[in-house]
Amino acid sequence: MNIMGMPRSVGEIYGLLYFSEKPLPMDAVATRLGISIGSASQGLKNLRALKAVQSTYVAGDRRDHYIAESEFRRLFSNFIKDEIMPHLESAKERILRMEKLIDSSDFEVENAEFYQIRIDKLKRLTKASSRLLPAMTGLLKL
Amino acid sequence: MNIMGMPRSVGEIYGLLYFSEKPLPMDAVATRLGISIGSASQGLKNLRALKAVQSTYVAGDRRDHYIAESEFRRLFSNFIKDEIMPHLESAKERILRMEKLIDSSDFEVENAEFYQIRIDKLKRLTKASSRLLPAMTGLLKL
DNA sequence: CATATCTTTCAGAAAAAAATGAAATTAAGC
DNA sequence: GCTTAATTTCATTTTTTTCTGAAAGATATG
Repeated sequence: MNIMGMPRSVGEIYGLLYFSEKPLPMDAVATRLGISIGSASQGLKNLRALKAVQSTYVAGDRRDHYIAESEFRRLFSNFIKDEIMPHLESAKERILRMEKLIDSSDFEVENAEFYQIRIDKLKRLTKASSRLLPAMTGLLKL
Repeated sequence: MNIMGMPRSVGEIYGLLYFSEKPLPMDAVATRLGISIGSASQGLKNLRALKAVQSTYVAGDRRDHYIAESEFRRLFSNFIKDEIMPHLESAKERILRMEKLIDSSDFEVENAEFYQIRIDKLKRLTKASSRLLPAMTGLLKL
């Protein structure tokens, strides 16, 4: 969760649900972890957005009950698709803009060759990452 | 840098050095980025610890001059070795402690089978990660 | 060895992130 | 349709992180 940029409390919620055999309602999460229901609501919202948690229906109870996604492979593949890949795509655009800028004759760029070498490295990095990251989850046979 | 848990200013320092043809002394970094020399010192210290930056000798100048490690592959492999693997190892220990705890007859653990299943998943995850992560940098042909 | 320059450290200030709690919103059950 | 429980939202407070600036600590040079 740390690597995914989530605060400690979100990790704790996930941990609690991961080790809970039955689905837990929000207030149980808040009570058990000693956090406010506002926090629990926010945290669960984040976890839902990552698809790290899912709400289920429990007969005879109005409250939403949550269970953790326990397949780590699915967690990672969602995270890579939703959080990493968009960053990579926007990085690619920014790199192209840099390249255009040093090529343009609007300014006389001093060390154009040096910058081009560095930009090329960045391009190779983003390219390799776009290939490798989605493939990674396939390798993760647990 | 974000993924590596570094503050924005550290990313900026790295970025500045990455795109600098000649090595820069600390005060140039601070001036150029508009940060205090205290910040620059701290940031460079962090970057040195990650081996993302290296100080070089420049003739006729007392000051340390810094250059960025521009081989991303090396950056990642250092990061995985120094920052990720130790976490993984300590995670393994904690998981083993959990397992001992539910096995021990000191307490009667209610859902021992369920916990064991979850623990096994964690064990497989840490195992696969220890194999995969160091291998990853090998795949990263840039 | 003394001085001047450069660097680190660290207490306090500033900024950023997270948590709270209460009001607003939603929706279920009668 | 009304009531009430559950949930979300959001302004405020609290906590954590980062930055600053000055003092202490190095280190090169004459």
